[in-house]
Amino acid sequence: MRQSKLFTKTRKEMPADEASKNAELLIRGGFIHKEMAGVYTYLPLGLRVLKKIENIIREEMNAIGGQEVSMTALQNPELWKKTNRWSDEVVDNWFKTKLKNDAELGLGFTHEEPLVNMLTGFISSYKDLPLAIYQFQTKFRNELRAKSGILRGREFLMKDMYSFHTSAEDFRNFYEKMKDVYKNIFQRAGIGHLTYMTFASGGVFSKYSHEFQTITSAGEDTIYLDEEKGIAVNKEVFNDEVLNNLGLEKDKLVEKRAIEVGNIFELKTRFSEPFDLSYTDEKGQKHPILMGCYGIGLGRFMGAVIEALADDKGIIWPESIAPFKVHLLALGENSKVLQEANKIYDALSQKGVEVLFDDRSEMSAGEKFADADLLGIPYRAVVSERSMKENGIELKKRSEEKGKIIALDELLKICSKKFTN
RNA sequence: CGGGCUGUAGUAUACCGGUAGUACGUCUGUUUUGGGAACAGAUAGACUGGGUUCGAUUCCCAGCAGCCCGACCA
Repeated sequence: MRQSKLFTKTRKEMPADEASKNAELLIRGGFIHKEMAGVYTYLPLGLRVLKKIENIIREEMNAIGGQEVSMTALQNPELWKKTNRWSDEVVDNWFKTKLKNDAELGLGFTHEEPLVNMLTGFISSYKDLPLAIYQFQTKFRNELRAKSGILRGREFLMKDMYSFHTSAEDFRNFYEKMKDVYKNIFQRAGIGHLTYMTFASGGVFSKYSHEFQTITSAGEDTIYLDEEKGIAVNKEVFNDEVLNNLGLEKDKLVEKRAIEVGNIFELKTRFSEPFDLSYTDEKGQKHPILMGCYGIGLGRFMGAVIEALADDKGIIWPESIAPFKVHLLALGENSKVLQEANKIYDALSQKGVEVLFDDRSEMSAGEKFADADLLGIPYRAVVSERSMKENGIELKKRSEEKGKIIALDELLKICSKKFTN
């Protein structure tokens, strides 16, 4: 994409109404636009990142046998009354609205009820199970306090998967596999080395739930991390009994701030029973279906990456989720430089390399460099009189200080390579 | 939801009970071009409503909005 055609512009100043690093950098870079507190529009650059994250998750969900759906945001109150989750006393973050005839509707903050209700029309035999269904869908949560940019919004895209099983053993197997799937996702997205499975409160039905916490000082949660074992305990369940249970030693744990980027937990029959979602076994006996639930907030994911990896100049995207792989800068107004840069842009594009081409005129080198640092695209390729004198292109990684002059062939080779993280 | 802070242009601010000034940004043009360039011109503002007052951006009240701390986060 030619940067001169990109309708968004970078900004030099901090937004006045944001304090968090993720929001500041995303707004300055033109990745997102703040609509109101906790509500953000995704602009072309931001959407590209979001879609990359989405695709990594989708591939992993499909790999474990998930079937993708897309459920509605509008919610029928009757379904939620069945599980006692319609009342504002029970669920305090509903957005509710009304039809013209005054009938109440909700805007979904999660989707267990409608999904389970729908499945009663499809699932009735042990032969139909196990089953895993997922979606990427906008959730609405009427947070009392939206905060930290896109880390905690009122409207956000979430991947939610629900699994359905005949037995506790089958559930357990799937659940264990899901832990690995989640680890893969964070690994592939470039924050695997900072993300730890964390034991957290399991609610009414199971001892623990598992959160995936990315270490960063901007985190909302406090966790106690055993770096050797690579697992952590959330402060909310941090006590001697739990440590004993998990075989952790108190003096080996380090206190860290972290962002919960994903969580998985057991639902047992909490939802299948009220809706009579059940299966008939080989002997003709009817049983309620066992469920699990697996969430990842995509916006929060994106924000966490920034909080964890950015430096004082701007964002540093991991290759796998960067909006573009290469940021090609043409410096100066020299027509030979522009010609050469255009040639390189075409060559990269033909190879299918995602490249943002800073072909903007009347812009100083310093401004282009500053913008490149802000946008955080993994590779910066500079074409200038200087680089042309050396018969090459200056390639520099965003994460590194120094670049080097390389030939076009080599650039094409490097940029066509699969992700390195 | 409890507590705190704040609302003057895109950003940072100034003055003032007599209708708002500066800097940066942004836009246009000219000259520049390896780490946010120079000059010229232009653009753009008192959160909303009510009260006091001859007169309110300024004082008072209410609302709204934003940020922060806490609580909450299935």
